[in-house]
Amino acid sequence: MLDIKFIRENADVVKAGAEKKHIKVDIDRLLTADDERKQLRQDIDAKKAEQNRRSNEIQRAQGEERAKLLEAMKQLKAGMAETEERYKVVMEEWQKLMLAVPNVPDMSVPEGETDADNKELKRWGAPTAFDFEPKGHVELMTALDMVDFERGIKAHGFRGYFLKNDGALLSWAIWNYAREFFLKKNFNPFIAPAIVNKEFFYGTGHLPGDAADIFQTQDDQYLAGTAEVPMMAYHAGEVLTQEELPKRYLAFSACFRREAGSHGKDVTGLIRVHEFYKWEQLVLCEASHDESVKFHEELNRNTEEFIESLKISYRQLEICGGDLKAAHVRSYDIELWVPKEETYREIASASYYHDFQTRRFNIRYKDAEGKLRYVHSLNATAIPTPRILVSIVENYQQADGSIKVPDVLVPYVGKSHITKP
RNA sequence: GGAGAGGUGGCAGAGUGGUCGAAUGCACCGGUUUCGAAAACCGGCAAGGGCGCAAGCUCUUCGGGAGUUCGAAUCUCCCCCUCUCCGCCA
Repeated sequence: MLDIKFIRENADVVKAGAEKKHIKVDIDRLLTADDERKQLRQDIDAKKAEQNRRSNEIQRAQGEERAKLLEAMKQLKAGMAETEERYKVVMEEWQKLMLAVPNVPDMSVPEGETDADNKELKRWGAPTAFDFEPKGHVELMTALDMVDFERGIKAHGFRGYFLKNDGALLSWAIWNYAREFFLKKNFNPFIAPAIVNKEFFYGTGHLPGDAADIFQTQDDQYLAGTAEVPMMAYHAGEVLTQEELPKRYLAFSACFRREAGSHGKDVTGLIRVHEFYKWEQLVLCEASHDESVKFHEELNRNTEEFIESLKISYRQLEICGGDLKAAHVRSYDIELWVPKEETYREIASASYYHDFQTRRFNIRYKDAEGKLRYVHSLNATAIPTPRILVSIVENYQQADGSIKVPDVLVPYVGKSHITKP
């Protein structure tokens, strides 16, 4: 949510931003609705003031005078009802339009329409070289009895999976290693709920846009596809002190995604599943663009360092306008090398929002002057499982079909190679 | 699932139809005192919107929504949430 005042004063900037994101929103219509809203509000306020004034008179009046005042009041109120009805209608449209206005992308965000236009900022390491034909993770992991897709589909349905044996152990090893690695970066650890009240999905910007991609319960709660949702809800409606900022949270949660609209994509394997787990980095900081930028770089760098420690080649992408989510100011993706597909696949994403989210969540702090301001929010993937397993097993596969355990994970897995049981 | 209690400012907590946006305490800010600090004392202190250069005026908000009333934190109805006890349960 942008500030309506900001939209009024910077309509051109907001329009250009929406255009860059290829999002259609009628700013002119919003401004007209806002004019109308203000006019009606003033009208109602004036009448209300009159009503309040007369009400006080009635209190003191006696007998005939009182009866006269009551009669006059009836007429005043009749005149108000119509205006209030109209105000309601206008407000409804106003709110709908306000929710549709995307955040303004940073100047540095490149133009582009789809993810194909994302700009590569850097590449680390080289794709793993094999002196044999590398296998895909489905084949590898199935052969090593680390995963069971058939029974996963039997139990869960499409995109179902069981991680088992070394597949389960490897997942736990990654979680434990990630926990230790990221907590050295000065975060407060959290385990966050995945079932979250519907209203908070509007706050993160997942609703109303992505409704089809979210599982929901019969109690009007939704299953979060990322801990970003519960973690933002954590401080919703609160007033923080400047001293307690920045808040640095490392949250672990189950994540649920319906993947509606991607039915044809990645139909097998662990790349795209309905249910997964993720360590997520979150920051709430004071309302300063420089702070946001600083933390954005830092959170992204944390993930890069983690992946570098696993010694798997990655590349960093700058998300282009057309691929940038409505709520984002700027976003980086990190993609990991997947040998079987001979390409880099997304593993993590780091974004900042300025006060776009916190305005909706109503998370504020008192600044040095005692003024209430909306905090800035950021979030970034630390590491998701099981998707990360894809790159680990494929990059570390050996000619004999076994998998070498990355050095940093050996203490957590308890062995250096995963072989046939 | 059953029964009961309750949701009020940053926090705690009074207020049950009329200058109540709301007593009081804590926290916070300013001042007096002090070498400085603490304590004490004095004063200030809800948020959001509109009009205005400003001073100021004004509207809204006491969990959410609807209603009764000239007037609602206060009465009625619906919903949500929290707590306690009982039941069930990993």
